[in-house]
Parts: sequence; structure tokens; C-alpha cells
Amino acid sequence: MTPDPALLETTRCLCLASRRAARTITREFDQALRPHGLRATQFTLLAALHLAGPKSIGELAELLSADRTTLTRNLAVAEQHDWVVLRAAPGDARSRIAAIKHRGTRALAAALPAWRETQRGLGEKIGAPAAASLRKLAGGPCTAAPSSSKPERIPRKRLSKSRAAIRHQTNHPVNR
Amino acid sequence: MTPDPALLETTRCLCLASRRAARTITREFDQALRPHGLRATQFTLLAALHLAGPKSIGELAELLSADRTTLTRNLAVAEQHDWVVLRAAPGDARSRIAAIKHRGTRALAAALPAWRETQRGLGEKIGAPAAASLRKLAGGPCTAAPSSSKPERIPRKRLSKSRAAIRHQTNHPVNR
DNA sequence: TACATGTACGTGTATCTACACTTATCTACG
DNA sequence: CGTAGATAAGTGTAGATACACGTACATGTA
Repeated sequence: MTPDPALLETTRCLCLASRRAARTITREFDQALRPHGLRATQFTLLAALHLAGPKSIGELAELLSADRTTLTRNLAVAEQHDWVVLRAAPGDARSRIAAIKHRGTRALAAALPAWRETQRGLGEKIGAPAAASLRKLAGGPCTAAPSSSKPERIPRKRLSKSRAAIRHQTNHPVNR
Repeated sequence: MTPDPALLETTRCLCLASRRAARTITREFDQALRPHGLRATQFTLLAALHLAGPKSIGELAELLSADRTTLTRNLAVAEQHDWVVLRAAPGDARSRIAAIKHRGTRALAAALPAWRETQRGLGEKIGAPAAASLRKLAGGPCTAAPSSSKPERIPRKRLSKSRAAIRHQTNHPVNR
């Protein structure tokens, strides 16, 4: 099987690059925040809520450039930790407003030094230009990225294998 | 609740920036690859296997700067799609070698034009300097990022609430 | 050779991410 | 007022990510 030379260009994939960078950076922050009981995602969520004040789920999703349903799940986690509270919007029964709670603020404050140190170290390691570039890529400080128009939904091809529990069954001799 | 001004700096969080960028970019690639039945992660995985040839799970994890157990799961998905095959290493019964299969190569080839177009468009949109910076951040083309020393494992704080099925129970009036 | 140690990997659990679909509510217009 | 269309959100499903822990195998040393 001769590797297609045309595939060489895939080593420059920007998606891979962004994901690798995010994985590596996230691991570092998660490590640093671990003693304080929250991860990077939850830290970000709490910080955003603290700074921006109570926000609906949709607003929060746009603020963080995440899918709305992702925010629903992430907020559920924060709610279980008693970091945030979700209540119906006064004027619109469809909307739910998320607000940070006392415990959330406390967790945030406790984790802040570790975050700051990690942020400082990483900024130093990658250099100011790379940091600036990364922020620019993300769409500025907590500013919604330009989502422009909704792309047409193309259904994803699925396995015929039904949704039969992803058993990850293996034939590995180990652990059998 | 007055927002702590000290938290303003968290809007410059490099972790948030990298994750936001990765989310946005991944969505774009996933959209483009959807008609071909694979996502960015699987595309990357197949491309890496095609270019690098058969590789053990550990090697692959390092190559892609991902956790080894993550690769185990991702490879299981690829295996279910019949894109790759996993077999025991000849010299070492502990190790499993992943190799791309015919169907994997075909899927890769079919998706390549869409990938290329997305890559081109994104590169144009963010500009060459940002693209270069992103690749540098990721650690170069499929070169393992410097993992240096293993950090000490600090156990994560957990909810006392046991692992009681993440029911995401809500008291939202909607959908009841 | 027997055993201590290290290595490669799988599994359980939790979280993060997003698409497809559905429900409830709101708004505009007749 | 009534209803069609728009809007906000929840749920089912699937995949991506990684930590904690356990198992099987390899290797070096007494």
C-alpha cells in the first residue's frame, strides 16, 4: 500500500492543529485546576457567568462559541455541583436564565491563582505573538465568533449496525 | 454581586481561546466531511495511519498528542466502520498494531476534496501567519509535542453525590 | 530460573461536543 | 381571537477526551 503523496498535505491540517493545541493546553489547565475540583470548561463557564451576569442558555452558547445543547449539558454539570442556578426567564417562559451561585463564585476564586499561574507559564512558553494569534482565532475576548449564516444540514452517514451499544468489544488476548 | 475586576483577565484565557478555536474549526470541517461519513477526528486518524503506516496504539497517541485511552476509543469507532484493523504485534503480545484497511483508504480518498476545500478556505480566512502559528502551537506536522515529564497525579475532587446516573433532571416547565 | 519492576493496553466513569428531533412558548397576521 | 411560523430549550444518540485503576506481558537482576 503506497501512501498517496497527495495525502502529505493532510499533515498541515488546520483542524488537527487546532485540536491538538486545544487538547494539550486543556490537559495543562485541567491538571492545574484539579486540586480545586473543576476543569477548564467549568472554570470558563463560571468566569463567563460571573463577568457577564445572568444569561440565557442561548446567549451563553453564543458567547462561548459552543453549541446550545452543549451548554445545556455543561450547565447541568455546574448545577449538580451547586455552582449555578437555572430559573425561568421572567418575561419568557421558554427561556432559562443561568446565574452563578455563591459556591460557584467561591470555587472560581479558589481556582484563580492556579489558573493565573498556568496562564502566565503558558503565555511565556508559547510567546506573545502566538497567544495573540490564538485569541484572534477564537474571536476576541468572549465576543461571539462570526457565525454568519446557518449552513445547510447534510445528514451524516450512519452505520447500519444500529445503535447497538458501543461495546468496544475486542479480540485482544489481554483481559479476557 | 459585583463582578470581581480581577476576573476580567480570564477573558484572555488561552485555554478558552484554544478550545473555542478548535470547536469552531472542527464544526466547519465536520460539516464539510459529513457527506462522506466521517468526522475530523476520524479523518485525521485515517490520514495519520495511511501516511505513517501501521502503528501501535501508544505510538499513535503520541503522534497525535492525544491520550492513549482516547485513541483506544477512537480506533474502536474506526474499527466498527471497518476502516482499520487491529492485530497483535508480532514481537510483543502486549501491543496492538493499527493499520488502515481498504475501506479506510477509500473513505479517506473520497473525503479528500472536501477536506482540501475547507482547508483552503479556512487558511485564506485566517491568514497565513495565524495558520503557521496554529501549526507551531500544535507541535509541527504530526510531530509529537514535547510532553516532557509526567506530572504528578492529583486526584480530582468528586461529588459526594455518587455516580448516580447523570440524569440532567430539570425543573423546567417545558417538556414535562 | 524466580521475582520485582516496568510497559502496553482495556475498562469504568465522567465530562465535553454537537446533530437530529421534539416540545413548549411567543409573535404576527388574518 | 386563532393560528401559522418563529424561537428557546430538552432529549436521544454518538463520538471525543482523559483520569483511575486493573491485567497481561516483557525484562532485568539476584
